Amino acid sequence: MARKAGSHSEITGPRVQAAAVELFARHGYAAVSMRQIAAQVGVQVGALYNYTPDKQGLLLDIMNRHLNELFEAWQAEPKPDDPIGQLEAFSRFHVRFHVTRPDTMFIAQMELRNLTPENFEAVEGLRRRYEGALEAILQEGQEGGLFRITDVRLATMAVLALLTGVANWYREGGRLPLEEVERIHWEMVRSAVGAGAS
Amino acid sequence: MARKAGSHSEITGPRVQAAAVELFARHGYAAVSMRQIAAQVGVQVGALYNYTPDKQGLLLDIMNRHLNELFEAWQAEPKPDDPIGQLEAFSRFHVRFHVTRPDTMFIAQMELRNLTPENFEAVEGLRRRYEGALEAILQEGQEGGLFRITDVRLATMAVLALLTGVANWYREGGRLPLEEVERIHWEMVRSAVGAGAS
DNA sequence: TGCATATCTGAACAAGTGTTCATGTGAAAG
DNA sequence: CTTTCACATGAACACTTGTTCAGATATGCA
Repeated sequence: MARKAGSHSEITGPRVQAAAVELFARHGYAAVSMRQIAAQVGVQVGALYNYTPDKQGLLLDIMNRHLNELFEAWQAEPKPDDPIGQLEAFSRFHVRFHVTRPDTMFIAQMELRNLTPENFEAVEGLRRRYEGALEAILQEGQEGGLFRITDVRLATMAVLALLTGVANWYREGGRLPLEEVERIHWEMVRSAVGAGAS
Repeated sequence: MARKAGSHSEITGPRVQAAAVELFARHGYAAVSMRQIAAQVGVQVGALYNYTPDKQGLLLDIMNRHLNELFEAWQAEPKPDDPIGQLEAFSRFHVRFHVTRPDTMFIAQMELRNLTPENFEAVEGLRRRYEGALEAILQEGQEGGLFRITDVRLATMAVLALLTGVANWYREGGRLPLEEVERIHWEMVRSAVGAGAS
């Protein structure tokens, strides 16, 4: 097929996405206008509609991409066989992933309620699939007597909350290096689920 | 002074606040219009301005009230002398408070970026004061050799994230009674900071 | 060179935004 | 009963919203 005539879309398309991510993350979906996005790209409003059917489409794309990348990156992650090792891998991965993508992570966390019901359903499914990966680790470790967890479901939510919280304050080049932040979070998670030192 | 002539404000005022809380929590500050709030109260838009100088004032009031009530309720809470007991008191208090006020808690967490800079400064100050209360407990327990914390600042954020997360899924009349939810969270916090069983 | 067409502009649309204010209304005070 | 004024109405203000589209532009191909 090759490139079509007069095509800029492979340049402008990503820039539209990037502008949407930055502005949605900073001001929130509802507070950002299509005109602001267009201005950030350096284009008129109408041009945006070559790259998205509507404003909602921008948000849906961002969320879908974020959650798919999250899940696929986790699947690609090298994982030990034992639940403790897996939990360490998960903890470190989750911290690292979110710290390096604060914008899309923020959007995925905050803008769920701005999705239309059917879009919400789809995105929520992706989120739960990832959550399920953690829950399975905790479940297996609990059954194998490696963890001391009172309630696996609740522990899943708590661990996720603890790990996700890091994105709210971590800044690159801050007081602590990423490796240290990873390690400390893993230590806290390990303690919280009652796993002995590795 | 007594009540003034033709006064409904002591009825309508709180209803405006309540409507704002409910709608902001459900749809987000930026997505809610003054007309929606007025409709929920059963009044015309203009009437709202008898109770707030502007839309921003509604948000500021909600946040100020939430954070002041949070801090004052914590101060009024009975607290043991030892850091471990204090951390348990804090954990249980924080869970209980947020689970019983999911709406204002949600707003206080999500809508910080919709405050004007000077309002943000004020509200952020209140938030930090509360955060400081937890940090002081962790610091004291760490210095007394009761906790095993690698980094007090990071641990403060992590504990707060873990405990605040509960409001995102807990529903009254759900699978677990509140007392159980409190207890499990306290156990996880205790483990995470390396405090022995009480 | 000129054709085809992907991409962008610029203007327009109807609807919705926060806020203001002259006017109306009804309950309490005298 | 009359006066007073807190409170509410309803319309208007200037502006912004998401979206559409006819027409201009500019790029790659023949």
